Order: sequence, then C-alpha cells, then structure tokens
Amino acid sequence: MTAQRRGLGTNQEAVRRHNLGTVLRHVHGARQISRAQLTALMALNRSTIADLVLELESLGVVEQTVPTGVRSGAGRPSAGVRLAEVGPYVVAVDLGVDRAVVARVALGGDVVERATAPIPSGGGEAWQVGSTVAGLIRRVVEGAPAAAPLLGVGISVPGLVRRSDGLVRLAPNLEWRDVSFGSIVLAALGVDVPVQLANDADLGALAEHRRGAGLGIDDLIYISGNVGVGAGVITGGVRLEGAGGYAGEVGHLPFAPEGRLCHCGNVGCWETEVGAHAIAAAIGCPESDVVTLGDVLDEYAGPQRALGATGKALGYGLASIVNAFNPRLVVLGGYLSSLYALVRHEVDDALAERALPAPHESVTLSLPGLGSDSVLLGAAEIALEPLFADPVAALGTALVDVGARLAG
Amino acid sequence: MTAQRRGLGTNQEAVRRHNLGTVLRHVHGARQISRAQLTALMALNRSTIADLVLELESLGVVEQTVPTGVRSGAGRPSAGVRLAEVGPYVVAVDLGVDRAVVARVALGGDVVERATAPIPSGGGEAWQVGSTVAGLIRRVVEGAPAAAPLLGVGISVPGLVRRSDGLVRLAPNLEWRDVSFGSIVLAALGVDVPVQLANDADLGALAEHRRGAGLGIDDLIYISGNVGVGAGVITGGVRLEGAGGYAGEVGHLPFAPEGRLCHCGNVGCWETEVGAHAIAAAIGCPESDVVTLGDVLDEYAGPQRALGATGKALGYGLASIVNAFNPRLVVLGGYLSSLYALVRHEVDDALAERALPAPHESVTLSLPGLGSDSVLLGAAEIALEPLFADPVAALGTALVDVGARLAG
DNA sequence: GCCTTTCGTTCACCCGCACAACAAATCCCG
DNA sequence: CGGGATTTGTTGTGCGGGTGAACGAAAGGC
Repeated sequence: MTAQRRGLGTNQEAVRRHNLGTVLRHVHGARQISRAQLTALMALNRSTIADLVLELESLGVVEQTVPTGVRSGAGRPSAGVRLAEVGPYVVAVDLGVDRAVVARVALGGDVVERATAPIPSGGGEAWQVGSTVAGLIRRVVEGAPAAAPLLGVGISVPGLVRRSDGLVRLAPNLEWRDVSFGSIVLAALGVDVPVQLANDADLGALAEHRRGAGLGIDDLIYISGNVGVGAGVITGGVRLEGAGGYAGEVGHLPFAPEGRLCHCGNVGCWETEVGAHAIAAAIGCPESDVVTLGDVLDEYAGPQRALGATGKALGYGLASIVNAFNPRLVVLGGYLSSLYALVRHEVDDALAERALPAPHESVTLSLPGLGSDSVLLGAAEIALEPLFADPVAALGTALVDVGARLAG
Repeated sequence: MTAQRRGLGTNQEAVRRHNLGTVLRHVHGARQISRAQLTALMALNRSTIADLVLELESLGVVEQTVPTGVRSGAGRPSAGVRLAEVGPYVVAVDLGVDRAVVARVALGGDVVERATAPIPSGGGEAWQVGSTVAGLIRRVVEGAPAAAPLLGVGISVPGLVRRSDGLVRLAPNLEWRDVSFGSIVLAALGVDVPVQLANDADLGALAEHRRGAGLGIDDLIYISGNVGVGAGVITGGVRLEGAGGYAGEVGHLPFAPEGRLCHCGNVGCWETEVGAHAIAAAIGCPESDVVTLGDVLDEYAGPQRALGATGKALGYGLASIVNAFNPRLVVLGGYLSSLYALVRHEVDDALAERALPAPHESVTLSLPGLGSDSVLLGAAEIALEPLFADPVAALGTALVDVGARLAG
C-alpha cells in the first residue's frame, strides 16, 4: 500500500495532532487494524506508531488487542488496534422531507441506536421539527453509557446550507428559507454541543467515499434523488464546497428550454425531468406518494416504456455532470437507485451518447454501497471530523454523562 | 492577516520542506516581503523564519536586503527578502491554435524574454509543432545567465490533458489525439528537464488565482475562449482536476437540444452558441479570422444586436456553471473578455435570471487581471510548483548552464 | 529443533521550532 | 534633542517528536 503523506504542517505540534488523527481515521475506517499495517500506511517508524497508539489508548478511544488469529506469513504477529468498547460517539440526523431519522453512531460508523419520526407534509415550522428531532436525539442518547463522550451532532438537510455557519438558506421541500436549524435543535435540547449541518447529497458522497461504494476512490459524485435532485462532489478526496457551500446544485442545470416550469422560476431544469414529481407523473403515482417515490419504484410493475424517457433524461444529465466534474464514480442515491435498477440500459446509453470519450471511459455508475443509510452515515462523518483533525482537543470539549444532562 | 496553517505533515523533515516552500511561495507572490511579515503570515517564530530565509539564501534563491524605506509605525525596521538577482527560472509555453508563445519566466512571475511563432492552421504534425516550440525555447533561454538554473518547462495545451502523464488526449483545434507532446518537445530539445502539461483554462485559472483578478479568492473559475470554450476551476484554493484531469469541460454542456451540430458529435452544446465559430458567423467575420476572434471583437463596430443572443447564451451557460461550482469569481478569458466588454449587460442579466439566488449573490464576473498572459503565466506556475513543494529537491535536479547545453 | 522473518520495546540521538534574553533601530513625545 | 516605547534581529537553550539501532519475543518453514 502506498505511503500516506498528504499535506504538510507548520510545526511539530501540528504534526503530532495530525498523526494522532490519522491513526484514528484508519482505525475508524478499518475498525480493526494491526500496528504493523499502520506503520506501512503512514510511513512512520514502528516506535512512533506504538507511541501514538498508546496515547490514543490513554485517551480512551482505542484499545490494543492481543494479536489476532488471522495470520499471513512468518514473523511475530502484530498487535491489533480496535475501537474502545465504551468510546466516543456522535448523533447523526437525516432530515428528509417526510421523516427525520436520528441515530447514535459510534466511532467506527456503526449505528448503535436509531429512531424515526414523521414530519408533517410541507415541513411545518422549523421549531416544531426542531423539537421533534430533539426528542429523537434524547431517545437515541438515553441508552449510551454515561462514560461515553458525545462529540457532536451532524445534521443532513435537503437544501442549500451555508458553509460558514450552517444556516439553511433554502430547503424547498420543507418550505424553509434562512433557518438556523442548528441553533433551534440545540435550544430544544438545552445543551451546547458542536453541531454540523450540510446538504444531503454532500453527506451521501462523504459516506460513500469513506465506507461505501467509493472506498479508495478520490473523485466521486453522489446524486441524491430526494424529491429534488442534487449532487455531492468529492474531488481529490475532499468535498467540493464552493464559495458558500452550495456547489453541486445540478438539479437546475438547463435541460429542455421548451420544457416545464421549475419551482426555481426557470424553465426546463433537469429536475423537471428527473425530479420526483416528474417521475410520479410519468408512472401515474399519486402526489401523496411522491415523498416515498423510491418505495413506489421498487414495486413498480407498470410498462417499462413509461420510464424510458426519464432514464434517457437521467443519462443525458449525468453526461453533463461527468463532463464538468470528471468523476471516477457516480453513485445514484435516493429514489434514483430504484430508478436506475429499472432503466439501467437507457441511462447507460444516454450517458455514453453525450459524455465526452475521455471522461466517459473512466467513469462508472453504481448504486449506494450503504443502501439508504448513506446520508445518515455522512451526517455522522461530519460530526466526527473534528475528532480526526485533533483528537485531544475534540475529546477535551466533548460532553460526558449526556443521558443525565438531557433528562434534566 | 490570518495565520496560514493549511494541511499537516507526518514528520519534521516534511515540516521543514513545507515551510521552506511556503516562505518561497510568499516571496514569489509578493516579490518583496519583510521577514516580519513572513512571521505574521506563517505563524512561526522570528528565529525560525530567520533560519528558513538563511537557508533559502544559501540555496541562491532569495536575497536579504537592508530594511526598505517604506516604514509604518515604530520599532526596528524589518529586513527585506526578495528574489535573487540570478535566480531559478522556468520556461512557459502557451500553445494556441494559431501561434505558440514561449517565455522565460523568472521566479516571481516576470516574463524576462518572450518569443512567438505561428502554427500552421489545423495544427500540423505534432513533431513539427514540437520542433517549432523547441526553437523558441532555445531562443528565450539563450540570454539567461549561465549560473541560473532551469527548473522545468510548463506547457499549456488547448485540449484535454491526462493528469497522470501529461498525454494530450484530444486537442480538437490542433487535430491532435493521444499525443505525448512533452516527450516530443524534450526530444527536439535534446535535454531532460521536468515538463508539465495542462489544459489552457486550468492554467488561466491558476495564474489568475495566484497573481491576477483572483488574488486571495479561493473559489474561482476561468473560462477560456480560445476557438473552443473550457473552464478551469479552482476550489478551496486548489485545482479541480477530476479523475483523469479532464474536469471543467463545460463547452459541451447541453444548451439547445434543437441547436446546431457540435464537432463532438452531439447537438446543441454550449460551444455551438458561444464558441468562436458561432460568434464569427453572428458578426459576419470570415472563417480565416476565427483564430484571432478576440482582436476582431475588440474592433467590432457592427450592430450590437448581432451579439445580443450570444451574450444571453453566455450568461445562461455561466448560470449553469455558477450553480454547479458555486465560485466567488468567474474570469472571462480569451475572446470572451472582448465579448463581455461588448455585451456585459446581456450576460449579467441572463446570469441573474438563471442562477440560483444563493450561489448568485456571492459571484462576480470579471476580466482577466493578467490580460492575455493568464495562460502563459499559468504554465509558468505549474513549472514552478515542484520548487514550492520542496525547494531543496527541485533545485538539486535543476539544470544549470542551459544555454551551452541547448546550443551543443 | 533450529533458522528466518517480522514485530514489539527500549533508548540514545537528531532535527526543527519555540522561547527568553539581549541588542539594535526606529518612532514618539515631552 | 534626548529618553522611553516599540518592534525586530540575533543568539543560545530547551523541548517535543520522529528516527534508528539493538535486543528480545513470537510466529512460520524446512
């Protein structure tokens, strides 16, 4: 495996922080890894790795195990490093247009507990949704060991989220505009923990990159089909955010100048062809089921022909995306995964027809490796991010004995 | 000014390399900077900066000056750091569709010498162009001091360049396909120096970011109008390359499904509306002048109306780009800068009409800050890049006494 | 059963940056 | 005009953190 020497620092404190975080990132990614593997991955000395692991162990984040049974080749077996039994965790929130999913996610990415509640159609007032979410958070946090620190909350929002402060600029399907949803949830909870908000497609991309279909692929795009259509872009291994954090709004790329009116005010946006409302209309699905279009499509048994044009439109739009971003992988999430399963042929053909040969030859379309949990796990990942940037600092500010605090 | 602590390293050798490179990058950017400013910019200790500068001085890259006359406030004046009189340099090549421009560019970004030669229409065989370019390189290198080291050659190509090895996959207006132009030039030169190739739009973006209209702006796009239309994207301060290096091919975004046939085989690409051929047709400019469309437009005195639709098409296309990438700045390069000067109003209006409010409110359109030299200077920048990554290593492999070697 | 291989552990070492103390150069104010 | 305040250069010391060598431990292979 190739040495990982990405980026550089300015002084040796920063080096230590980074290396500590990188070790933890590897353990988080692999769940179980040997110290020998870590030395190879990080191109550091054996003794350095030993010391780093020791420090993480004393922080209560990882545990060392006796050499695992799985052996390969000669030599003394290497000590294993795994996540601590009672380790830090985060709360992940996936805000959909019809329901909120909240999960307690351990370092390592396992969903330990999960709770769901419906959201009234049209979203409802943000403070109502906020108190619903706060209730769900209380529920999933309840069972956590008192000693386990809560690192933060990650929230996925189906809309435009400003990078600088997490303000929800616009969430069309919730009918929100300039809502500070993070503060609302915190106020309803009555505690102060770090909260990260981001767009659902961005988080889907993040999760698929870290743990899903995009493992090891540094240039990928996750297209979220969630009433509206958006893209999360990872390029060179990092999230493409853009100046304000709004990059990837591909739903409003022009598609059919003579087409339908889009809610954004323009005519013929891509979303008017491959958005949930358009597809529902094509297959005669009632308006009320649009929010669960994925399930509808999974059980769709109507004529293939009804979706042919949609598949073609999907492929043409993907061609634009492939030309613009040159990804190695495009993951079709949300209801688009169900759609793709039905009309894969049309999509592939349309993509091949419109994409330039050079970017097309290296791109693959795929379904999410994490199923419908991509976005939720992505929300967990952003909440974990500070831990990897600086484990000592993140654990220092983490909240312990959370159950009692939230009950009181 | 905010401290610059971007990225982190893995060990202290890397820290040293990075800090050395960062100091040099700052001197390169400012040409003249005080050690006190460097300590503030890099958040390092005075003594550390002094040591770093000393090392760069002993490498022959920078010189320390007595405190400059420009004073501000009390206190002992700080020693200046400037580029060495006889310092390292690079050769930049801007390959256009009708001419090649070659320049000797010193560290600091000054064009010391420049030479130009026409390229036969249709490009001609790559080896012919290669030997033309090699001849120009000999010419600009001739006058360089024998002691000055040549760090490398940067070449801008109007087409798709594979990131991994610099292969020119496709350059439609040169009629090239899978040409290893770097090796061709090196063979014609008869020496072995590091050669970097990249797409012209990418290099325009790089140069405008480092020294032009995009100084200090970390999310910008340079749109190159150079017969075809392409975009170079910088996001988060780094070049967006994509999996193969082909990201930013916006010329073939779908625009008018019922429109003209594009050379890429599709119908209604954006390029068929705002490409040089389309504009030439709109203003009745003869085919033979298409390659110098910028000059034609600068002297255009015909009816404004002829370009109105083009301006609108430009604005609509930019809206897609703004939605997709969310840049803070869009620089219109090549003939697009001449076009924008003529139809600014139409472009701005069309952009405002189609772009989403959130990304639109923070974006600005502008002309290149470096005039027609953006791409050339971008080619110089990629050639300099290894120097900033590791000054010691780059200078170790640099070529000295180049004039004699190339003559022989 | 011995050799080889691989890894953990320990310790001395080196490198690079921080910090403190002092000197130098300039501004400011009386 | 002269002394304090301010800012920076210079020098020497100290510390943190990764390296590397030496040795022991735990496996596989013949």
